[in-house]
Amino acid sequence: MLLRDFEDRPLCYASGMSQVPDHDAPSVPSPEHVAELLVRHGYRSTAPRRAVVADVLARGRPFTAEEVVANLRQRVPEIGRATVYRTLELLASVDVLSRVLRSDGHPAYIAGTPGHRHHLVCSDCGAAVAFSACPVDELVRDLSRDTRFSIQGHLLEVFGLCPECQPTV
Amino acid sequence: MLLRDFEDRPLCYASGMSQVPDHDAPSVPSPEHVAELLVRHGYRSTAPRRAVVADVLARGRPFTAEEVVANLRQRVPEIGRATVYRTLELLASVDVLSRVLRSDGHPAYIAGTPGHRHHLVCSDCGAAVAFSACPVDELVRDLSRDTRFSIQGHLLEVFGLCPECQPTV
DNA sequence: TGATTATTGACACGGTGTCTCATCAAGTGG
DNA sequence: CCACTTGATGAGACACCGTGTCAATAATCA
Ligand SMILES: [Mn+2]
Ligand SMILES: [Mn+2]
Ligand SMILES: [Zn+2]
Ligand SMILES: [Zn+2]
Repeated sequence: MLLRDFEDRPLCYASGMSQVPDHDAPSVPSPEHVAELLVRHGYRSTAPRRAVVADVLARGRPFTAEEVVANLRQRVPEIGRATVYRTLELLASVDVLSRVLRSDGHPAYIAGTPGHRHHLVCSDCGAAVAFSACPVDELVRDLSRDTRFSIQGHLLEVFGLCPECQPTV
Repeated sequence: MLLRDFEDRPLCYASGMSQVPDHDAPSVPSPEHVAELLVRHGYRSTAPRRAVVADVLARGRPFTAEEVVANLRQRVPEIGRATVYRTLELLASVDVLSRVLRSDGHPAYIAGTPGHRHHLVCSDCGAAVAFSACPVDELVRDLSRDTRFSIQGHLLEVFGLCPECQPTV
């Protein structure tokens, strides 16, 4: 599929700087905007891709590829599983989706959190809150000095129980 | 297998406090010590488990379960795949192994880094350095205040190229 | 030693991500 | 508006991984 320089990145990889303030609006782009974005990147705007985009932008919490497949097949039974997987990776590569890890270790996607973000993910219902305050950057300085590694990126997820999922005391 | 209160933890989960100084010696325990540790935890010391322990303690970098299976089967062809998987989880539950994520997202184990640690993992050769300076704890305070999540733990891995794997400039 | 019971290993199973390849359609230029 | 080119699709097979089952086995202990 020609996913330029994206395949070999680690899952949930975050690199580069960003000092965006926290708690911004979800800022989910419109389907039309995403379609245009794909074209701008040299990809084609196809019916299956538009179907995936429409499905994905409507979601407010992390979802797996298989969930998208199952949901899409109710409306578009002939859509291919591989196409969904490919499109999700494509959307991640253009920053429409970002990859997160669920607390069980299974990978998932979440819409609308571009840039250098991390996620606080509910271990129970999967709800996620993005945050941009990343405490790793200064650690990286010390690590590269002490270990002589050249540091490429990092993976940070925080797990907990969202207010709705906490047992009532 | 009765892995008490361990199964449902997220992979590469780290919780609890620790202010151990960095750069300590690997402190890999001896096979005998591990055997005794298992007994002390109420598990049996069996031949397959001792074989896994011997294999695992000799390794200086992260390894996957399948790598252990393949390597062990050269000497002990009859060892079961499930037994290796079970023993690795068992060893992780008693802190002889810790789980790390490789930069490709695949889970692996590494010996001899008990307590609250994270790892700097080489994207190329897989070599890992543990560090205990965890910058997440103070972030967690702000997150739980702002989001009302009750935070359970976090996952942090740093990726880079170790000195040997860096392209010569 | 014999009873008890955790552990083993063979096997099958489900889920997941990848790959191939023939077919199709989006985009382009005439 | 119509080919043509080439990326994209979807069917299917496949490999890999982790798990569950269960009868057989072996570790522990009275
Ligand atoms: Mn970060
Ligand atoms: Mn930590
Ligand atoms: Zn929740
Ligand atoms: Zn290396």
